[in-house]
Amino acid sequence: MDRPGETGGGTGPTRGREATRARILASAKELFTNEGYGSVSSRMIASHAGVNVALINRYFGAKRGLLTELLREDGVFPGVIEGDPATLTRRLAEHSVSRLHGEGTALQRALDDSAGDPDLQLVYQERITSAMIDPLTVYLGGDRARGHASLMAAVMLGLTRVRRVEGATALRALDRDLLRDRIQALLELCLEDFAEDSGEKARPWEDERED
Amino acid sequence: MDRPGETGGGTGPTRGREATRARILASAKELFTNEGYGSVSSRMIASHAGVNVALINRYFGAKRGLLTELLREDGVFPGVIEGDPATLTRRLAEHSVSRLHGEGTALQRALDDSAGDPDLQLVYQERITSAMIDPLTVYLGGDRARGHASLMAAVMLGLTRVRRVEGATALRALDRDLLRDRIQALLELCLEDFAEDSGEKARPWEDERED
DNA sequence: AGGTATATGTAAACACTGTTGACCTGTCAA
DNA sequence: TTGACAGGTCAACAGTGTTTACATATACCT
Repeated sequence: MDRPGETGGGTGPTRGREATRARILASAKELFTNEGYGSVSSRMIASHAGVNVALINRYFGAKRGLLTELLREDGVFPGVIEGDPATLTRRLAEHSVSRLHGEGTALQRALDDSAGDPDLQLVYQERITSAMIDPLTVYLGGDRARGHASLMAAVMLGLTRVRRVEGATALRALDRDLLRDRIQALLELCLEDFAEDSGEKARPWEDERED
Repeated sequence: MDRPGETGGGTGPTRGREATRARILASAKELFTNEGYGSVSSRMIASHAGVNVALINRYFGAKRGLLTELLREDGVFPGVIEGDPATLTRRLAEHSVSRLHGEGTALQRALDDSAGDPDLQLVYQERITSAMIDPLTVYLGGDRARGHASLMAAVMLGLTRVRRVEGATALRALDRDLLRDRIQALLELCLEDFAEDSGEKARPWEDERED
């Protein structure tokens, strides 16, 4: 049942280690996906993995640790921000719409749904700034870049939030392409520089968009 | 300490009734305001009100009941949607900005901050649709009204969410009036009809706006 | 080989949470 | 006086995430 010495590390005695860790992680992923984060307790995960509860905290610090670990491999915005800046807003809009329609990883969907949990809150907070606002800020550059990035983040976060609030049935009822174009327009409006005391544009590229 | 027969109702035996109810509510309000919803337990409220824990559930059904009761008097969008439709987006934008800057009731601020809690989730869900999306839908009227309303809700909800995620320091750093105008522009873009197969505008009014 | 340090796993408790059911107790009407 | 009953109390229930003290198996070293 237990495969001793699996680590191959060398010095330490091992009864499961990486295997156990993986088993816990897999169970957490499956349960979170099917039941949502808040509805799954540490003990459920442990028992599903055939493992003692305390091991979760031993290996992941806390239940929250499982989440961060799972989100590390199953990124929030996989390769959406990276890429040609000229088509950034389009990619983000497309991403939003697809999320709105419940596409994406099953785990992503499940976590979107149970995003109310304080633990998710905490982890998302870290991820949203580091995976969205920060890169966006860098892309845009300049003094008020972070302001523009925050506005964009607001629009995108709002869309996922309205999905939880009312299922976004009204939004899904709209023509998908038109909705995407509208969201793109919103995002571009977020980017437009605040005139007044800074003449230059916030988007140094500006190739051939404007549909 | 206890004033019997305070209700003035007449018939029923009372040792506190309305008085006790009010005391609990007041304690809840104070504690929620200072500590946030999730950090305050039923027992804390009870002990602060000098009352037994069970009374909370007797009078309010559950902890969530306290919330709904408090939100009934301290509305989410007090008189923002009602009013001249021609200036609706401006009012909403102004409201958003003021919330962004942490204005509004202390309770509102506190609840905005602890909006992660599943209980808040549930109550907010009901309130957002009934106090924002539904009225907006009625205002706009027409087939895709609910879609437009949802988009607007998304923008506004996103703004409060980004406030929790990164404190919205970047947004608060922007010129307040310019930000308000930008948000107003975003909201109006949400309202613009999806052309293609419906020629008429989504906003039958359209007086003399445009800054 | 034997001994021992140490990594791994376990059982039980801790300190909470929201909520509920059985029980008093004071006040009124008959 | 005797009920009826609203108002209040107490202790328990069934959970939660987390931690502490303990047992066990492994791998290296002598």
